[in-house]
Amino acid sequence: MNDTLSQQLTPSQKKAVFHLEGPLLVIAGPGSGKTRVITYRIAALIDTGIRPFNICAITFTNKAADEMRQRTITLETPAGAHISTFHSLCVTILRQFAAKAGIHPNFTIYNESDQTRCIKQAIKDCGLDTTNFPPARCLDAISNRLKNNLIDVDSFKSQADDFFSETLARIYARYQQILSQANTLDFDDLLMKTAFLLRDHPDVCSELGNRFRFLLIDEYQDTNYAQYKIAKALASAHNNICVTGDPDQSIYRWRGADIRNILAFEDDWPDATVVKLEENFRSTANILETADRLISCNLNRKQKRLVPTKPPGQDVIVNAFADELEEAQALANQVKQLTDNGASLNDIAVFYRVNAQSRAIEEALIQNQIPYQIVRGVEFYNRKEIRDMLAYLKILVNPDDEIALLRVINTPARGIGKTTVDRLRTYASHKNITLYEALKKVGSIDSLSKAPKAKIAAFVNMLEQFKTDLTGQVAPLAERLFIESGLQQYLKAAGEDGKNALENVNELINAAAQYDHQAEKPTLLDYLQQISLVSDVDAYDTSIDRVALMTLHTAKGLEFENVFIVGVEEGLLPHERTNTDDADDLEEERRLFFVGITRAKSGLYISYARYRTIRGQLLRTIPSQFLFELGINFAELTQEDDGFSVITQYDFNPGQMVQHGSFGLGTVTEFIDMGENSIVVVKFNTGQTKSLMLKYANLSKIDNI
DNA sequence: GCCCAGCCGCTTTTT
DNA sequence: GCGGCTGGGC
Repeated sequence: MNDTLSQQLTPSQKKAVFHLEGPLLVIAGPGSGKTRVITYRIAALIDTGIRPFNICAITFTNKAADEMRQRTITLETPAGAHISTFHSLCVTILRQFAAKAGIHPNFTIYNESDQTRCIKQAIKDCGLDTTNFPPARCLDAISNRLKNNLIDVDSFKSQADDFFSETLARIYARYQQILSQANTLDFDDLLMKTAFLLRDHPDVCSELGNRFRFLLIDEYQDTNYAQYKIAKALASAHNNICVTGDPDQSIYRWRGADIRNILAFEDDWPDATVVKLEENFRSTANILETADRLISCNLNRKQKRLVPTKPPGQDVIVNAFADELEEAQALANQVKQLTDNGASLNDIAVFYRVNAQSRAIEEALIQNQIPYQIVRGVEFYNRKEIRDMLAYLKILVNPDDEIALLRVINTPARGIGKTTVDRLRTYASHKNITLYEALKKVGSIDSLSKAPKAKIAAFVNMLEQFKTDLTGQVAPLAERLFIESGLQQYLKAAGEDGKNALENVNELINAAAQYDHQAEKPTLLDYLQQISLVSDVDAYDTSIDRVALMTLHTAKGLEFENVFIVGVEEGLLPHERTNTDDADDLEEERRLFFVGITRAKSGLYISYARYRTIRGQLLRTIPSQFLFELGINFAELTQEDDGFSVITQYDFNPGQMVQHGSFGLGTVTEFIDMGENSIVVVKFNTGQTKSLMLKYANLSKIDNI
């Protein structure tokens, strides 16, 4: 790397970049130039003569991987390093060593809705009821408690010692059996099977260890046990493992991520070098101080500084609104004001805790003719018509995929009804063959009469003619299949709904054409794999100027000039499903807020609504406890011209702590509930006692609803 | 075998 | 408020 480049680095960044051999932990606060460090480090490694082929960088999303690849190209670094997500890396490894991993190399990948179908089937097959064994709960247990912790069916069976565990073990066993018969892996299998492959086959482990002589892992705070074991196995031969992350940005505990992986890195690798990047090049000092006050409320945390390099900038705004409609409208107004002052829409983002919150924002933006995008890549692939198309394509590469087959065997309706399918399945299980094989042998199934036999034969023939060449381009294949399966005709006949669906499938075919264009060697299997592993943020597209709407989780890793965080209320942030008695759960919600705040470069607008419609019901809300931890004055929308003070909360109990804009912290001594004109008496820490009248903006208007 | 109505259950975040 | 599933009618 030339000197000009390395001059762009701070001393601690340099230390991380030029630490070449041996374990390295980079604790990188938000906006501290972490991506720069990783890409420069790759360049520095290659500079010393290490072949790109021997470098493996693992990111959290495909988008991050693409970006990193792009940035190494900008640095004129020779290409060839493996840069991908954990899951993509695992797919590559598993296809290469399929036999040793005990799977077929042409496996396909099940997403969450496929998983749900399978688990329901498994529960049913075990003779159990989904009311007693809710699919979502079972899946969560199998995924996060078992698979992500590398507990396979046999070991769980041997340790199950109560009724629930024993039953769960049966469901787990059946679930895995369904998947393996369909020649499919779910997300967790990708990690688990890879971890087992490396554990049980030292030859594979050392081959891969020698190939990937330098391992870099980003967002290490959000790795789970399986990922941790994979990383450890790959690096065990050479100890050249560099991990980067920020414990304060760990937000995936619910998905099995274990923050201890990063906290205990130095125990795992005793000779590890630790570099802390604390300077923040992104946000104004005001934003950083707000973020710092908030995150300091997490007690289970290593102290870390956020050092601003920018001036204070404008104040962080906290707004209270009557309801989510007013909140959305005010947001739209503020967006207009920002663009009037020269901001572009791509500089503006809106974050929320749950996807359902996007709706009110969307409506306000539409009303005000403000272009926007909802950053939610996976949603597209969950549409019915898209899933139908993908099911057809999946069958071509993996005819064993029974879920895909059952999905389209009668879609569009072609006279192969439930009874016929049941008979086919019975036949298949008697003969111990797959459903697709049964379809091929339809002539010899006695339980079927002539008409269904002919329909099945026609269906199989239609599919078989596509299977001759699957190594070419995907888009032409998809288009032909769309037509010949009858799906296009079906959608064309379906009126207004079908029109939309038709557009979506065309978009899918366009995307496939783009894939064909970009891929070195396009294949259907590879295409399907890419689609299976998309994340929400992968769909984030800045080519058109528009406001970005996304969840706080999706926002991780991004940055915007202006950020709106809406719905900062108890029940949403922290979310109602967080166990507030569990400090770790609550602290993760706080970190999520922290992640959102630290995305903002200069403008930060935090808001909550006093009333919110949730699942069709208008509910009074309570401002989030986190708001009181920001240490900033609340901007109420009520006029304060009558001399009374305002506190942003509704109901008080004696002894409760409050934060007041002018008087600071205090303790409630009395609460006089008089509806709209309630009074709270507070003894402030300054020593003075005040009677404060509570004012609720537009309360009468709302109560009339 | 197909279609539709109505009911039920769920409803946080996502690779 | 929504979408998936079931059961009944054609």
